[in-house]
Amino acid sequence: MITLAEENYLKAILSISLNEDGKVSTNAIAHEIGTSAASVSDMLKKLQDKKLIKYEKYKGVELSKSGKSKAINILRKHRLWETFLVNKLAFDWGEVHDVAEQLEHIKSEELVDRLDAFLDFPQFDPHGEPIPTKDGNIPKSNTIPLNELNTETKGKVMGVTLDETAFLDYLTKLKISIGTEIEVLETISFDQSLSIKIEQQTQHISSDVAKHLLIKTKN
Amino acid sequence: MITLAEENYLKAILSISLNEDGKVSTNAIAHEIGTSAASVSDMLKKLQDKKLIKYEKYKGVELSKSGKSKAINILRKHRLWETFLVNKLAFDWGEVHDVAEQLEHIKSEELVDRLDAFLDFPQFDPHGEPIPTKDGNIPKSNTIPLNELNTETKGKVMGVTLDETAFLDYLTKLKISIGTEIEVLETISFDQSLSIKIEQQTQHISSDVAKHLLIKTKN
DNA sequence: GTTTATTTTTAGACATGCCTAAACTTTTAT
DNA sequence: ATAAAAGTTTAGGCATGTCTAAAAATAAAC
Repeated sequence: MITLAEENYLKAILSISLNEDGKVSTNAIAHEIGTSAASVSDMLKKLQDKKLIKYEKYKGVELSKSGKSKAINILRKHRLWETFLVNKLAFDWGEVHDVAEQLEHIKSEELVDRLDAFLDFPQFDPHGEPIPTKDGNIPKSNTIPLNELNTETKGKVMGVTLDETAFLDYLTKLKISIGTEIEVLETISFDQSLSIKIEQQTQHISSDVAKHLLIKTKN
Repeated sequence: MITLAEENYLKAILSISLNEDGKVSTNAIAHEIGTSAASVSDMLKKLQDKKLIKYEKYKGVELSKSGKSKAINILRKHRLWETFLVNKLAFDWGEVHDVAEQLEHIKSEELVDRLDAFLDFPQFDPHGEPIPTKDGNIPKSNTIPLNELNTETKGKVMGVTLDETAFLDYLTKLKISIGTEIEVLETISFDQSLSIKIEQQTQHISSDVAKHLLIKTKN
């Protein structure tokens, strides 16, 4: 049996792996989970014993085959529940993360399958993030982060890569949501911040915001 | 903050109180939860400290106002989720209990309200059991257990008072579900078992089964 | 190539929630 | 009314998952 805490560690390790290459460090996990490095060290030993990760002391960690499969399944559940909350219960996209963090730990394969069907097998969640399939495949979308878009180029927002209320509320304030057309007017070399045009309006955003916006260009 | 284990104790105490009068005994709780009396004693002290129960050593326990309100809310969530699983995800009524036991602990008042609305504010769950309202009211249905129905009287099954897969599967085998018409033909005085007629067919059931079937008579 | 800084691990503690065994209350039976 | 039975609580332990402080290993700096 896998515990709730263990599931959260696997999810954190997967989440870090998806954003950067190589092995995952103890500190990175501690930061992601919001706990101490010492606690992470303890837990890594337990996950190692259960063969959910490949771990060498001081050398970092990566998910084993079974660990990765479990982590992806949690991600799948998280994104399916977020889709349910937004599409069926009319929650706003910024309100659903915390509840989905609870729902993702409900144990019932049958439930997930039926939920998936009930939602018409969605490929992307309300934030545009890909929902892993039952067999563990994560759909790719040919998008690039907004900060990599060339100046004077237009594109459409296909998704965000950060699921935090503060961030999503800020986007709403900027009138940015899935489907919004954005044109990059200028990149400020000093801090990589961007001038952008949304619905005839010029806005200015930091590179931190831009890198979490996934854009699809016209062609 | 109330823990998962505490919620389960409150729920167990409520469940026992609804079936019998007076204070609830340690043993009854231990039996309901499937743990030792010693563990129950430990937990009762903690619930007492949090003012969720009224407890005197060796004298039994009852829920405090706030404890009862929390317990009823858990029951409400359990029954709303069961309704969701059956009505929206097409689960069979015997399959939903274990999943609902997990879902009932999800913390979000907003979620419960929206789920309630999504289900069109149901008054009874798929087993015919009343769903407490948001303000803690438990709807009454004027029904009686089948074992209290007079011989040669007809009635309709309005609900069951036991939510266990084995029991519900047995009912399905007997062709008993919500709405089924039943006539009591004979009560065997030896063991209180019943001869009943369902859809022209004569069946024989134990008093244990009969007492968990809620019946509404014609008048 | 040492020394310093950073990262990671170990050691020892603590809270929660469970256990068994033993002690203590209350109830039942004679 | 007292002994036996049943029910309940305490005592001591254990696993999980967290913490802080200190030690050990690795990486960075000079």
